[in-house]
Amino acid sequence: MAVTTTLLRVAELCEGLERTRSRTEKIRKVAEFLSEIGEEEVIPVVGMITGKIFPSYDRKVLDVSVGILWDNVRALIGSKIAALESEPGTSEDFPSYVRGLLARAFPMRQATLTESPLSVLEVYKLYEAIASSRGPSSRRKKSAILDALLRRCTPVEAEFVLKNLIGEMRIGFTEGLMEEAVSQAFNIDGDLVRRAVLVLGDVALAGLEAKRGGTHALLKAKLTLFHPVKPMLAANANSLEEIFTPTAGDLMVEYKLDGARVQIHKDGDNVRIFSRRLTDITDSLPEISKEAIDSLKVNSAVVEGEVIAIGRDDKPMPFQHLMRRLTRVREIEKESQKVRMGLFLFDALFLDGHIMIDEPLRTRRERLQQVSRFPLVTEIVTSQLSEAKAFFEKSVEAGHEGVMVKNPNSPYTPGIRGKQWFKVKKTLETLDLVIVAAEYGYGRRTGWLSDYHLAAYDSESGRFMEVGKTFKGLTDEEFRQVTAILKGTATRTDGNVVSVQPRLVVEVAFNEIQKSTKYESGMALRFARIKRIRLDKSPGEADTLQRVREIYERQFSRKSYF
DNA sequence: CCTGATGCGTC
DNA sequence: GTCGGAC
DNA sequence: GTCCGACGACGCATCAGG
Repeated sequence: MAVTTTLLRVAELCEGLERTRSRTEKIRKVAEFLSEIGEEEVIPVVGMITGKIFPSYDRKVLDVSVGILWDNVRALIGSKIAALESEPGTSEDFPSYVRGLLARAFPMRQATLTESPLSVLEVYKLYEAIASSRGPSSRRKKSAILDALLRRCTPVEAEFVLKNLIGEMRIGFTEGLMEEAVSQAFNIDGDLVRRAVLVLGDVALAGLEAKRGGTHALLKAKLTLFHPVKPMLAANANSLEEIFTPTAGDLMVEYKLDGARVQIHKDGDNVRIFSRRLTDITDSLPEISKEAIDSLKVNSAVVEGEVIAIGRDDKPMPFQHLMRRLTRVREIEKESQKVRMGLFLFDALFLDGHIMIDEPLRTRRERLQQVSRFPLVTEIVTSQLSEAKAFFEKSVEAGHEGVMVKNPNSPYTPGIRGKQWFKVKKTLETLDLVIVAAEYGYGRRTGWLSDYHLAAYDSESGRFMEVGKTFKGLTDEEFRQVTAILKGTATRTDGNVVSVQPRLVVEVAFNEIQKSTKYESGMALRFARIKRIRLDKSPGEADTLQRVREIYERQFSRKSYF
């Protein structure tokens, strides 16, 4: 029996989820919903709830975001509302703001009065049409589709559609809980669902298989060549001490390279390379795909590794240089002369017809060593903290990020009892920087100045020069405190950006200093986060731009310029 | 043909 | 990627 | 312990518009 689910029902479900705090309760609601809808509605509904419209194996992208959407809304409402003059700004996020606008612009339009209610499938087809529209004047086409869609929406539906399109549902329900919901909806063991998601590459597809064939179908889900699998993830550790406990036994410690994770599938002369989020980047890395034909000495393989940029002096190059190659599709030959890519493997998921993911890491690694002419990531196996520490130092000396620590007995899947892989990154000195501007936050940060422009005093120009922004590191209480302080020293407001007098000093941690064209200072902090507020320090006591530059230059004692 | 704005995907 | 908060 | 949503910098591709 065919089921037709309306868009409104999903939108209302999601509103319910937003109001529900208990995860268990959220999962129950979604599970019930999934069991009621039609098979062909599973992928659309899962996508709409999680805010990831197209599954990862699907190469479609919407190429639409707030910029274009706002143009559409403006055209839709036109001159009906004076409030339109003020763009969505400081207090509300875009979708809910639009909902309010629509409700005021078209007070007569109610859910019950629409001609024919929008169905999930119908709307999903429009999303697909938006994605498949490309080339000259494609933006106009996308806008036309959007316009037609929004005109048929009630305010509630419009808000939901906009959330879908910008991919930020903010209802506290993404992939993790969706796996639970699939498990509950179709009465399938949770571990089996998680495993199927890993192998199938997406929770929506796992949900569809589950609805179609239950446990039986998911048991059949197997790693298949050229279907990328979700990579195993690592937990953060602050120190090696945390991991090397007296009972831990032998652990595998690897260099952690600052590159991009790749999964390489090979069958004879056919090679495809997938990124961490499972997009196909084969075309950007032709030298690696060619080399893999011979350097993987098996007919068929799925292996994982890290690609990094390597300088002429064989030292690793800063991450920025790798990025020049990663998504490039034009002038690859030319760029490959400038940036040499190095592939270092660390795992094997499939070799010569054999699925390896249930084998212990130790075995996978041994087999990988046997079949690969590509170098493997440098590694030791030890139970001794002191040895691990020395190895960590060696890694950092060689210009790398730190180490990965892995349980050599672990299969390739997130373990039931906690994580099997850890990353330990080197820690850098911190900088005391001055906040010179701030931006209002969204969602749970609404009403707070929560994103801070960080600057260092430049003695040459006599000005504070920005070297990055951060929104990380403060507790809710501290956000309130800092918001109050900054409001007190505000000098002017420009859109969402509030300039303040350069008074408040914060201690900032970061992982690297990058060369920047965006900032006049020419430098930007990577992964900046606030360690603490330094009310005890005056701006005069903060670090200078000259010191920032010193640290930037020092990075190249271990890394390569060219 | 060039430039700037926008969106995406890597970390 | 990193962080704090909520479960 | 786990999940989620706050948002960072960068470089590339693509499109709009001159």
